[in-house]
Amino acid sequence: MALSRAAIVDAGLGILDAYGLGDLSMRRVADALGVQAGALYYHVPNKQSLLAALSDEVLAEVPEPDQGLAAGEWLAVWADGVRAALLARRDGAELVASSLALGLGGVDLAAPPARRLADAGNPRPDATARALLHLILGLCVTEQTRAQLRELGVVAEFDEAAARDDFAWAVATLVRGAVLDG
Amino acid sequence: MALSRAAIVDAGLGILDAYGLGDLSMRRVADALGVQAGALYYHVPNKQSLLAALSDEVLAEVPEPDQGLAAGEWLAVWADGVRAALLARRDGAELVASSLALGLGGVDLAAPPARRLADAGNPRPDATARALLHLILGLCVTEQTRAQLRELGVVAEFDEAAARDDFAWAVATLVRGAVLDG
DNA sequence: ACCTGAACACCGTTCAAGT
DNA sequence: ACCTGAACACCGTTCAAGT
Repeated sequence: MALSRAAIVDAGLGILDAYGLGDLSMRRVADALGVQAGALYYHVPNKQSLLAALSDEVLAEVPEPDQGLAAGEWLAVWADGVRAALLARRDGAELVASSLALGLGGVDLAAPPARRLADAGNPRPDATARALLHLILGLCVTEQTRAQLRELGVVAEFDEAAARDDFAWAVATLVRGAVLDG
Repeated sequence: MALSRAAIVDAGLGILDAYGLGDLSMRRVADALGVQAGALYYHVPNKQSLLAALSDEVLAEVPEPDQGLAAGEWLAVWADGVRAALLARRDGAELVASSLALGLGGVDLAAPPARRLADAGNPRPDATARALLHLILGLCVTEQTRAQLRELGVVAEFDEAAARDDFAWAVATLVRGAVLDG
């Protein structure tokens, strides 16, 4: 099987799940493909763009909520979908957060909620959607990091149900401030 | 002058401003102090704890707003103060965000707004304060990253006034959803 | 066109040995 | 106690050379 961008992305996802973002190196990806590290650069310009591609892969799993839902409900369901996608992969939240900060990746995660907010009459749908996005990412990064620290036995305290509850509350608070007519 | 933890933190801040977080290495800090890299480990357990100390230094500049302000106003002023502190140092936002995700650092940034929210009758002051915090950090990380990309000429578009406006709007939206009585 | 082999310029961290 | 020197086990990226 010849090397290809798709194969590299696939191998990258495998390394991510098996070793985590901190141990995802170009050399390790190359090893998994039975190839020299330099060979990757024929298909991918650099590590950052590979990470952006992996981020896009994580975000591909985010579902679009039912159009019939009221704006507030729609946003809450969307936020839960993003959270689920981020937590589904090891270090998914951190991966997506850093790619997003750099403006890389082909997926514009804020676009769907911005559209829904505009429909609901929010006066600044783009700024509001980005606010929601940062809320989601920050909470998920912290939750995922803490969950891993507990798995490693570094820290004892981590209540998954409480984290889910905090997330729902935070989203509800922002939505309450954002959606005028419900 | 003998090596000390304080001197290492100081040198770290100098490297941060001069080279940025990505180029802040233990070896570079050691070089700036005219010392071998290994010597640092007599005063600091590892790089992560040095970064946490630098993060605390950045957060020491956050002022406590006037107690007389109404809750909504107080929170907006506090958020502006955090933003100013993060943007005052190169990569300040990213530094603080990553230390906070790992639960390192001695400063509990969410405590002051949590207290103010509790006073204002918010039913979940801790969760709400953390939501505000993640909003602030996410927006500031993105803003600071984008501003640097523009300085490097990598990307043309970055409107500082618009970023400040988006920040104020995002904070106002969350505060609107969080503060019941004003 | 695509990949290897080897190099360049780095990392964080450890540790025997010196003072 | 505190620091040096040197090592260990890595990095991302480039590039002449091969096929």
